[in-house]
Amino acid sequence: MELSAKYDPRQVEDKWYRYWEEHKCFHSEPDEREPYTIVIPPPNVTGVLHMGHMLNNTIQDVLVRRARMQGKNACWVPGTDHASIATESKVVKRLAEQGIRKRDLSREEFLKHAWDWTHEHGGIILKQLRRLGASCDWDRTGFTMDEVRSASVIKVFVDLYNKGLIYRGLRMVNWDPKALTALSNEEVIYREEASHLYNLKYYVAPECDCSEWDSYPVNDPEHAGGNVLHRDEKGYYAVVATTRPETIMGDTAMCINPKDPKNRWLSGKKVIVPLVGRVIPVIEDRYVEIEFGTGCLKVTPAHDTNDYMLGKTHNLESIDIFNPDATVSEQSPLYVGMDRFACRKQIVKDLQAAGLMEKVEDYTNKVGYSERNPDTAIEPRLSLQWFLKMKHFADMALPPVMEDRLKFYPPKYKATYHNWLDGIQDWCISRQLWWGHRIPAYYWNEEEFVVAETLQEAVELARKASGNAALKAEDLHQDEDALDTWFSSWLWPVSLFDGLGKPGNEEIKYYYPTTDLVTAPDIIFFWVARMIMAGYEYMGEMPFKNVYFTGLVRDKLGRKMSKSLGNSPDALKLLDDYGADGVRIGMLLCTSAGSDILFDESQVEQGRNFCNKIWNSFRLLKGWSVDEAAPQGEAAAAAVKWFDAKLSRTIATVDDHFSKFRISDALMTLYKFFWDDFCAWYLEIIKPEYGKPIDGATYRATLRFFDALLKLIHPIMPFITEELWQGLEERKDGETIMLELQPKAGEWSDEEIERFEMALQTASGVRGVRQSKNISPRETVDVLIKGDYPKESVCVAVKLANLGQVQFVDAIENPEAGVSFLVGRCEVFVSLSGMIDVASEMAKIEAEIARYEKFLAGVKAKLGNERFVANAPEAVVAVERKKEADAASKLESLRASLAALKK
RNA sequence: GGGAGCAUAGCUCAGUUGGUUCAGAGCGUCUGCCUUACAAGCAGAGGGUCGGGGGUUCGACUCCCUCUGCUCCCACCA
Repeated sequence: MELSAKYDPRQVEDKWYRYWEEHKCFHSEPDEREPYTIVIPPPNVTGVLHMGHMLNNTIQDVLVRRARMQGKNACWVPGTDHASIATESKVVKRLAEQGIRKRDLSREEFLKHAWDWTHEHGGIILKQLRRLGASCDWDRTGFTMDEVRSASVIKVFVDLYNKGLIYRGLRMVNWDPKALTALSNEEVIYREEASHLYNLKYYVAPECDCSEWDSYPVNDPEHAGGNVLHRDEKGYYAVVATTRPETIMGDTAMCINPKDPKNRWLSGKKVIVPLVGRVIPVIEDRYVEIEFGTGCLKVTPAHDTNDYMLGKTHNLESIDIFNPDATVSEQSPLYVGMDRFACRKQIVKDLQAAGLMEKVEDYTNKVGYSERNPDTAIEPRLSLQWFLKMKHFADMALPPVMEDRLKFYPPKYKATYHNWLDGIQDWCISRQLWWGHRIPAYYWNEEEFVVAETLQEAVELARKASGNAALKAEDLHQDEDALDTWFSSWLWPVSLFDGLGKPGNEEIKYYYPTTDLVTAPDIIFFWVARMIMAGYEYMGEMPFKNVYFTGLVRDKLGRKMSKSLGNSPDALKLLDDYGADGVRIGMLLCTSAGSDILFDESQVEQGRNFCNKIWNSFRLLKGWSVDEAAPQGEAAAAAVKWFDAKLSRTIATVDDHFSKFRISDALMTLYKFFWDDFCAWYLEIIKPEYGKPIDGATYRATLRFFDALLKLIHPIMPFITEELWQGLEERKDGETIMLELQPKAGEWSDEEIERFEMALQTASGVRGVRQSKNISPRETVDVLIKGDYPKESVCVAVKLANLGQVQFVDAIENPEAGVSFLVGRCEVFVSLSGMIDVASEMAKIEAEIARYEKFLAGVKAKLGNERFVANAPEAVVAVERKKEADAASKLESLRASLAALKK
């Protein structure tokens, strides 16, 4: 095979991905092996791959590939989400571009457009995941609105309704006036906004007598028993602060705190809504903050959640002055048909013109926006919706997480989870949308309905419920609303294996509970918590054993990646430019669970460079000719032994990292092992002289190492490892590294590894001396070594550092004739025959001595401390004694060198 | 207002039950190299009193308190 000097991913990636797919390498069927299952967090069906997906799916693929290579039956189930609101608004937008309005279409017509859109754009993201190397079982691809998943959703709705957990009711909900639908609390995001606090005058109604206050000055609590009076030529008035003056048309009361001395005088009075002229009562409730504004609150029960509560408590009328699209409704006496924000501008002008605005202050408040429609401010709105009672679910879902039976990585999210479940409110599951699962409730009049999986069942139930035996299907009308998208997603780990349609089927029994879930913490409430709930409700068992939370991908300045900032790299371009393996490394390099990753293209570059390094090491060993008859050199034999031990130790380290989901640590361990230990040391040691063959024993050992390295790295970098593994020796069709087993750690001795590595340190030290003394690497240098040095591996240092004579001595006779450095407890002396500057050498040694003296003093002080010796564990004391001995011996040798130099 | 978390080399981060052979890694920087696998490379070097202060302890980057700065989540002050 012809090998270029650089790795070219384009020659490799498609080829092997197709190979894997053709040989069904990703497919899983239940068998006797231990299952390893991941269900993908389904991306929006019409979405495109972004950095978040790349991070998330790279991690999943690493875990899946590794499990597969550990002999488990790995199954990664892909799929997409119908994303009700997001998709519907995209479709509405596209239709609008074609001049079609949604309201002019029937439900069926609209759904046809939506399906067209889905078929057109759907699955693009799944294709893009293939570019990343994702080893999903594509035969199992699910969609939240396909037949099985839809049937599951409907079945669950009916079941929960029959259990009394789903109810329909008139509630204040979060309303999206653009998408014209209700949203759950979780779908509303609050943003701080620079706004104004308008102080409006609400005059006391003429029928109320305020004359008792006439003799007191205004704005002066000293003279009116704490009351703060407002009075002008038109009479007495209250000052009400509001950020939303346009809602005054819906005011049905003004509220003061009964304990508020400033406003006592308003108790029992009535006031007039400015401009509107409506007379409303002054009510009293402790809800009102005395210190906020003037302590007077306008109450608009139809347009504010708190006002709604007040309205209920005080039996107030509720006037809904907005249409669903947030234009002013016929209910309002003024501004009918105007948009809410236009209305605000106008009413402010009008209030000012009428002298009803006392003042306008700058104010920062929080405004809710739709998560999916971020430009649209949410309007609290009273409407008839469907809700799921959550307490039952929260009670089930909390303990397994808190007791670590279902583990969160990192565990800090347990607290978040706990918090949310503690204060959980009922889940508004109905949406006034068409794209989604239609609520299976069937009405025979405005009020009365039955809930059933099919129309036929509904007819039967309705006959009984209505007492009308002649009721026919045509007499029933299905609820117009669709279900919240998350009401289908929460079933995902169950519904993907059809655990609801065919309870107890072989697949659900085998694959459930799934093993790991990899997702972002921002959907812990939306999705993770609810899957746990549904899992326990329908399977009696957790849906996954571990949840790994990734962080958000941010740019290198720490900003969130967003379209408007334009700081998000094009995922596909990155794949084109750097190759999938390079990108995967780039994503993984600085990923620790739960913390955000600051992405910078240089990381991907590093990944690409690593590919190149691997590639070139392969070129090197494929370029060798082998002489089976040649004896194995001493250095090569030692290197092989060392590398074998180091390989075992590395495998154990990597296993440990993975067991704790420390993926970037695992990656870094392998990166350094490959780059430093394998390439920089091992290959340099065994490398034959140019043009000469390598001996058979070393060559075979090296192939074995390379094979192990490729396998270890494969889960992280699937493409290049497959390409090289295939080139390592003849392979049969269908053979693939991805179905090989991971190498296992054997026995090793840390002590042996360390002794061998003294030779490496020796080589480094000599190279350092060469550099500082300007001695060419081609020129041999002689060394003297003092101390307990591993003589068997000194040949390694000889080769790596181009040493001439090596002598083991008891003392360095002429220290002025060279430079020495320490390797462990040994002194290595490089003979330089007078090439050195005695003074600077002495200074160096003196610095070393000072360092060790300080160190030794610390250790001695510790050992001299009776309380330490008495209290510290024996092992710790022993370590200290060893340190003492080591330092003392080093000092001794340093002082000897110094003394010799002084001569 | 409540809760969680973070502050360690220029940058991004490790540091698991407190023990100065753990003050580390990667990247970047500097110096020298086109050495016959790789300049997307090789070799070598410098760099931090672990945010400030106090405490517990024989001993703290590691535990406690406090201050400062930052991040995130939750919550009905209009």
